[in-house]
Amino acid sequence: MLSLREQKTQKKKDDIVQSALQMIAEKGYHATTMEDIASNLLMTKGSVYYYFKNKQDLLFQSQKSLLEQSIRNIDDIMQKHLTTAEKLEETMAQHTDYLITERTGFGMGLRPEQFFEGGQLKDIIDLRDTYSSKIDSLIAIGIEEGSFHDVDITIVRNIIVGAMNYVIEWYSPEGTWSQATLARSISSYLKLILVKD
Amino acid sequence: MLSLREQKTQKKKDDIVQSALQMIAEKGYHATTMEDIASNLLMTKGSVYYYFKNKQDLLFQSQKSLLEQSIRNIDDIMQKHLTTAEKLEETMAQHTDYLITERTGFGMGLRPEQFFEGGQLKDIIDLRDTYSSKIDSLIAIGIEEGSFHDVDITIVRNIIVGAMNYVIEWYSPEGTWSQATLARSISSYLKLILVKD
Amino acid sequence: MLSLREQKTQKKKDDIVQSALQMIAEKGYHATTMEDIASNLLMTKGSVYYYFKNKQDLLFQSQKSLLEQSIRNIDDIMQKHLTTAEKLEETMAQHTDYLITERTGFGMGLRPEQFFEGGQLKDIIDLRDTYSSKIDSLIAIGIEEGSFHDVDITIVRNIIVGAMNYVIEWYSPEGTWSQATLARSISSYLKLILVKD
Amino acid sequence: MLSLREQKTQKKKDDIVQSALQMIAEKGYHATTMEDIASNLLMTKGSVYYYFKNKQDLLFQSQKSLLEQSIRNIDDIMQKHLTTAEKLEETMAQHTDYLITERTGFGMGLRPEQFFEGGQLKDIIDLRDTYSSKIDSLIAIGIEEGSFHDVDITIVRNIIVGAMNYVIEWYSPEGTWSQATLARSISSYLKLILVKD
DNA sequence: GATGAATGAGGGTTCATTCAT
DNA sequence: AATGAATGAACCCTCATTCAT
Repeated sequence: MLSLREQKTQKKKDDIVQSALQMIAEKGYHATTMEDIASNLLMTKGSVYYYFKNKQDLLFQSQKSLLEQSIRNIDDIMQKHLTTAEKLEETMAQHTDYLITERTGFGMGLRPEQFFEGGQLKDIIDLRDTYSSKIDSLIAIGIEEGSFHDVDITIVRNIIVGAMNYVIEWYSPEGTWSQATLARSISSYLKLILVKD
Repeated sequence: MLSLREQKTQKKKDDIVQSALQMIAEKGYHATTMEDIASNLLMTKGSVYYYFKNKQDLLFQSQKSLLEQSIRNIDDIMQKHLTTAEKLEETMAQHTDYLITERTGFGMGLRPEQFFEGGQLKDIIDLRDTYSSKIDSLIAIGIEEGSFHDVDITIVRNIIVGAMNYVIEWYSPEGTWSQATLARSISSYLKLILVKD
Repeated sequence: MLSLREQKTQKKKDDIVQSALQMIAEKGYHATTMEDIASNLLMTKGSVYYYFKNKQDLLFQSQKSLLEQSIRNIDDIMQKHLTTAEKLEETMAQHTDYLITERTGFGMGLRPEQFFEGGQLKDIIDLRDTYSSKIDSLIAIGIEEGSFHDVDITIVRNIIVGAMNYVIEWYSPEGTWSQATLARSISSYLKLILVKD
Repeated sequence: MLSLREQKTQKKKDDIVQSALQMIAEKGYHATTMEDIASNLLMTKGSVYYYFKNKQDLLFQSQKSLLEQSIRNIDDIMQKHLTTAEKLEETMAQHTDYLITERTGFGMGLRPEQFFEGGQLKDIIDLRDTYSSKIDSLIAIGIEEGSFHDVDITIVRNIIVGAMNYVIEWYSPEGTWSQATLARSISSYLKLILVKD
């Protein structure tokens, strides 16, 4: 149980992570300066260094936070009483929805080797793999049950992830579809690759 | 008809564009320095500026070249005597193959607003739109013929483009599949969204 | 009323402006590097950019500061109880003295169109005009009083300004005259163009 | 007597010198590139290097040419049958006229130490001194004759030179005065410093 | 905890200069 | 004689990072 001070510190860290995620989504990692991240929160960049060792560290925490949230999302869905096909659809819809809301495609869309190395790279890749394997096992179950076609799991999973991540490149709030409708729509099309009638 | 000297100049420009595309695919735009691009071709930074006004201009030319090639590719396919479904599959396979070969997902994968403005942005968006509309019309024909399901064209096109672009994030030459097999495989799965049995 | 910190900041800015003025007077604008200006004050280049947006901005502030000081000088003289001829002589002497002390002929001696554009150019030209018109009105008063010859004001003013600005090109501290004597001497000769016996 | 080829070479050199003078007058020395000077003559910068060792050399030749012309001008005037006062006025008018026509204040207006060193500096200073001493001796003769006031020659000469050089800073072809009228006007005012009624 | 200030490494860009053709 | 091409040094500027207060 955290003390009040620790809670405040944690809150501040979360805010900075959110700010970083947001700016990076808008401008890209290298074009985002510590100044951008800080002034977005009305603080000075000096302060950010009180909470994070350096920009790299902040990037790492942000990325990690994003992946962990995605994993929690999928875990929640797995708990529900749904058919495998429904679980898959729900997973895709939620992921899409999450990306649009956070307006960050940073999560899975970029090659971690470009940004991380050593232990950090390993951690990120592990989290990605954890996430991927949860989707994979969903697909595997569907195949085993006979409700899914007998596809190559890796390829199909990457098709799904690619299509979902791409949504932030073209979705516009001013467009035809609401966020939820779009998320639903995309996942229903992707389902066609897998699910038998 | 170009003189010998003009041909050499053109060749050099093309080389630099290729080098830029390659480095940007590997490290991202901002992390790629003019020095990187030049030394990759055993030239000096200064020489690159003989051929391109600045980094922005080089980026623009690179992007443009990539999109124009993609458009030529799809135009070629349209000429062939194939069913609509076959044309679509061919388009997808070729695009995937092209991305893997060039090792650049830069083509359609990034938001042009992050990198371009003014006339350049307009040019790039126009080229993207041209490319998109060619896929769209392929889908529209399929629907009209009755060989494709009656889908929302924009959404399905973006699913397809997203899935294809994502391939360079995860494809590894050392992996299970050959480049051609993979391209074929992805497009055959994506086809399921559209094509009736 | 400025806080202590603000005062320090202002002092630093003033120091940098002085340093810039001095280096530019010695070497010319283009030959003066930000490094020169900074190391002259035992700071690093980077620090200068904390106080000024860029070299152009620093140049502009410097020029402005110089002109504003000149205008203040002439205003002070106008307040004094002197004859018009004495005021003119005092103005010329003070201007000459100021130029020699600051060792910068940059003030009025260069064409602003070479260095400024847009709003900056307008500001500088306005300040120049303000300064010029103050000399002009001094001459006009003398003419009206009948103590000055009926000359073309613009031409005579430019002769005076030109002669005064030129002094920094040839004055040498090691020479025959003291700074004050020279300033006095030049202005007494120039007076001959205007003042009746 | 020069061969045809040598004449052509000399002509080309003169053209380049003129071009350099013109560009430098417009933009200043450092802001003028070899490219500017060359393209102004529809040649490439490589060619300029065929005629001049380097930019410094070109600057030196240009400056020298300007000063030599000024000296020739004053020598011509000395030959004429005119009073000393008329010779002085003619000298001033011609110098002013020359500066406006060539649109270069570079001649005497800048400190040679900023641009030259060693033998070049010595040559330029010698030429300047030659020019100055010719004006000085004109003034000295006037004083001796009794037609000029007994002034400090150096100071008055510098006043005159300063006022004349400054004209290119403010003269505008679109203005009230024609070039010749202005030259005449300035010199008649300056005469007042020296000439007795 | 926060911040104003300073720093230095690194990257984009310009341009005088050289050289092969 | 002329030029296209290449080079590298120098310069402006940005920004992650540090630190005293």
